[in-house]
Amino acid sequence: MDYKESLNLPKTDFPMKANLAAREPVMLAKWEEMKIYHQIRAVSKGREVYILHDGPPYANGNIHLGTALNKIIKDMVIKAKNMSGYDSIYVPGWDCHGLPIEHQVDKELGDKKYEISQADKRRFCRAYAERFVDLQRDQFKRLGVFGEWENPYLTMTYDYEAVTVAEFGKLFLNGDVYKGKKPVYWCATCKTALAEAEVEYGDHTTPSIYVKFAMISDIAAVRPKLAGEKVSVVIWTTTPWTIPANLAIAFHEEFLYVAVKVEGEVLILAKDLLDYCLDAFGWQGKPYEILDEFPGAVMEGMKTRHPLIDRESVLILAPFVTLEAGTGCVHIAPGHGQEDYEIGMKYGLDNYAPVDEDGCFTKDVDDFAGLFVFDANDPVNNKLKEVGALLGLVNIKHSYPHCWRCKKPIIFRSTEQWFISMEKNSLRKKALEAISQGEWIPAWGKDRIYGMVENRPDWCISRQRLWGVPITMFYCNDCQHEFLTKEILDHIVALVREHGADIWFEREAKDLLPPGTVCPVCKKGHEFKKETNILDVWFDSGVSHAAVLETRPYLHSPADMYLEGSDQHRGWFHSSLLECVGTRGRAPYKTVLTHGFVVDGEGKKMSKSVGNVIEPEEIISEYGAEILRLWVAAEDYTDDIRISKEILTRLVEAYRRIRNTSRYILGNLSDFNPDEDRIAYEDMEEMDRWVLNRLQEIIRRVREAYDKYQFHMVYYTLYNFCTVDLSALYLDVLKDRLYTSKAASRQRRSAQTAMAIILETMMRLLTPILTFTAEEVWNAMPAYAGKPASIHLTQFPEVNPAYEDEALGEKWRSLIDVKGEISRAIETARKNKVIGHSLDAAVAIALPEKLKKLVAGHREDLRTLQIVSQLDVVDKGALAADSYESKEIEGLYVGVAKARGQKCNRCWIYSEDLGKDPEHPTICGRCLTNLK
RNA sequence: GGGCUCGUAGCUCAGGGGUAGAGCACACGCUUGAUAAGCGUGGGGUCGGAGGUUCGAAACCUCCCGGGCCCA
Repeated sequence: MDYKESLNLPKTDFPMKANLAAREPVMLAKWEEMKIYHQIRAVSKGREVYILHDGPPYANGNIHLGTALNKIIKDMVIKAKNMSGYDSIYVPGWDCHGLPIEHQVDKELGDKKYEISQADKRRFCRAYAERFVDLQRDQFKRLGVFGEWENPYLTMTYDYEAVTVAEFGKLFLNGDVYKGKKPVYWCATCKTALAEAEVEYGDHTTPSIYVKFAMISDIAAVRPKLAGEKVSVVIWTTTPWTIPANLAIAFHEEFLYVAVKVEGEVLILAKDLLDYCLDAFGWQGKPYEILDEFPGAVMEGMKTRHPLIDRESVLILAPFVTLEAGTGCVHIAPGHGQEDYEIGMKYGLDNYAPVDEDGCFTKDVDDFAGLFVFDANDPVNNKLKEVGALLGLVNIKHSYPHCWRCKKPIIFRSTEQWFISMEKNSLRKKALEAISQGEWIPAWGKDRIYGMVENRPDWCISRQRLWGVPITMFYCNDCQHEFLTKEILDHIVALVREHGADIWFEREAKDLLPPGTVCPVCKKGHEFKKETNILDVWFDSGVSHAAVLETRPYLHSPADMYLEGSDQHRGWFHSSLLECVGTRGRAPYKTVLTHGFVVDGEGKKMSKSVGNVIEPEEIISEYGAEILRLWVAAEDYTDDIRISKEILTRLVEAYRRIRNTSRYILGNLSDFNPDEDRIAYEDMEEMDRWVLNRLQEIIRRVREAYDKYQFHMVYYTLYNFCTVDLSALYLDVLKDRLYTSKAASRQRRSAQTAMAIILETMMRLLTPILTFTAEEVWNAMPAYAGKPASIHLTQFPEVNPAYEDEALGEKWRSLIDVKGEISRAIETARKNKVIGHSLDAAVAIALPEKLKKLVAGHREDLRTLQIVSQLDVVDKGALAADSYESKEIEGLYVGVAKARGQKCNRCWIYSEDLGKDPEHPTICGRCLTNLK
């Protein structure tokens, strides 16, 4: 007779196969329809508000794994905060201005770009950005990220642009902003400044020259050995035309320099480069004498004479001096090089660049005025030769920047730019204080940004571009002075709020100023020009705290958290901090959390050329967004985050385990009505109380992990609970009770009560991670009075003190340890073909003294735990000589034999009371009772 | 080249001056009631390398190698 029908086997429609790629969009549509994000906000109303302020991704291209990672981490934080009792709000944003979009639009326009107006081009840029906002929005939503997607913030909306203008004005009126000079890439052919991205490197041949600068200072005062000598410092450069702009010579503080006497004249250069230089001068074989040797540090502050111009060139120290080529004494022209400029700032040198926008020397340079700089190399060299300052010359080919448009070599040229001063109003000092006061996760983020702010130069906020927010500054045609007043600012801000920043490009200066404006500087000018530069896009996003957090009444500033990749220590964390400290005297955030970068399976960065790039789309269409979310959760994001086929395979398997365990519990709850069938804790089986105690430990650990944003701890804790405690132990052991007891028996209801609690607890704790699956399980779980329509409308479970029983936990821990040892013995018996299934076995154990009392009270529990038919406690002497001796538990011996009696045809347990009922000759007494 | 940072089993992660851990993967078994499932047992690591401090180092220090981000 087949007794299978008499068993309570699991029954469920919940599919084993997730089919996530197909099922997720259905779930998303349902959430969209029920307006899940707004329902969450509604149930959260009145709770403490938590703001994770979104750092705006750039509205260009598809999302990649890095952006997906960032959005998923944010979503987990927001969902976890919500379920931890906050009203957690998410307003996504996009960064819409800037060069990359302008470039793309130029490309799409082709030759038409030269014909259309500035205003029209800006319209194209706007449309382009809108297109990608829409695209990326869909891609982000597909990840299961909840937020105010229908009302995001865009840095190009009129109200946002108005705030950007207002914030710039605030800084200017505070005196933080000044106009200064800075070398930029300059194309003399196109007569324009170029951005980093517009520069291409290619080979270029130039003369490389060695030039003498005679000492003015009395070097003998510090190096007595050089008394009475005629001493010169030798520099090397590959851009002779910058010699007229030379203002200094840089030494390295620690390198050793020599004073070498050749033909009655003393030259100073780096010791390690001496032979190399003598060759370069064509002096092979000439006799020389080293008079002195000293570190570069001793030269600081001394002066030399410029060989061509009646001017001093001061000796300074710079860390970027190398011994790879040249003389170890570096020609410094602060107006023509980035490093030169920065070190020049440090030494208070003038930012001298006597070159006009056509690339020709100004009349400031007597001998070469009007000459195009690249045509000036030879004249400069000839002149140097004439005055006897040229020691060597050779043409060399080297990598040099070229204009992306006209392909001609470009120059560095100092031009007028707008800056935010780090010092004028102590911005640096205040920013450093704000950094110290913030919370940085991981903690080293603080050191990182601190070091950057400590050393950074003034913030150059001007760009010679079109697609952005204008620097709203006016110039008086009479006195040439720039000006901006509070009244004018308010007027402009109002115009921008109404018409967008486009208005700056559409109207003349006079139509942008309040009627009747007179120059506030000279008090008489009434004709004006407007500034043509726009703001650095980092300024745009840097004001989001003002444009978003302070303008939407349901948000607040400072934000509770900013959360971005660790590159943003120099990016958005940095610009937002400076802007906010400059205008409000504090940081725009309380906590800054950073994550690492996505790298491949070998830990290498992803790049198109290497071909190791994985797109989020590939993973979503093959495995589903849920697997991507699980990946984010499983990895420790404070470091780099690896992804590979193997990692994904492991995650898919882990997902299946969680899903299948859930499915199994659902199957066993098919006839369970929580409202009616629930068993009181006191009436529950001891093992069920044990698992509830264990569950409380899990809740505690998981919630602590969420509080620390350690999602991988959440994941591992729950996953291990799922496999180790549930699947391999609790659920396996439970089978006999669930299947063979009477359906409505206390014993079975007890197990079902525990399982229902476990499943709901696990799913709630997993909701921020497995956003889709938790909901799917939730829908399949037995209904009860007051069950919310979505798991996302619930809170995390609290640790329930009524379920905690530490003593019980310890007792069962010991029993489980014993089980582990018995299993080893059973395995040996299985190998020896004594048994197959564990229920075939009868186990006899001899115990150490300390376990005797415990096992005596739980002999049947231990048999159940072991899933064997018989378990007897005996004296060691009663066991066979070759019985298993435990190494883990001293004094524990295990004997395994074939179980006594016959196998019950229903419960499969061997016993000696089969056949009591002639109608059921093949089943045991217990089953007989349960059948009736 | 500089600043910050990471390196524990094939993979993902714990641990943290006192006998190297988990899960998965792998191997070998079991399994008519979770079956494109479930269970058991087992093998596997000079904790990136080399020095040093210490009675004792995977952990603390120094250097080196490799990776990442940001600068130059």
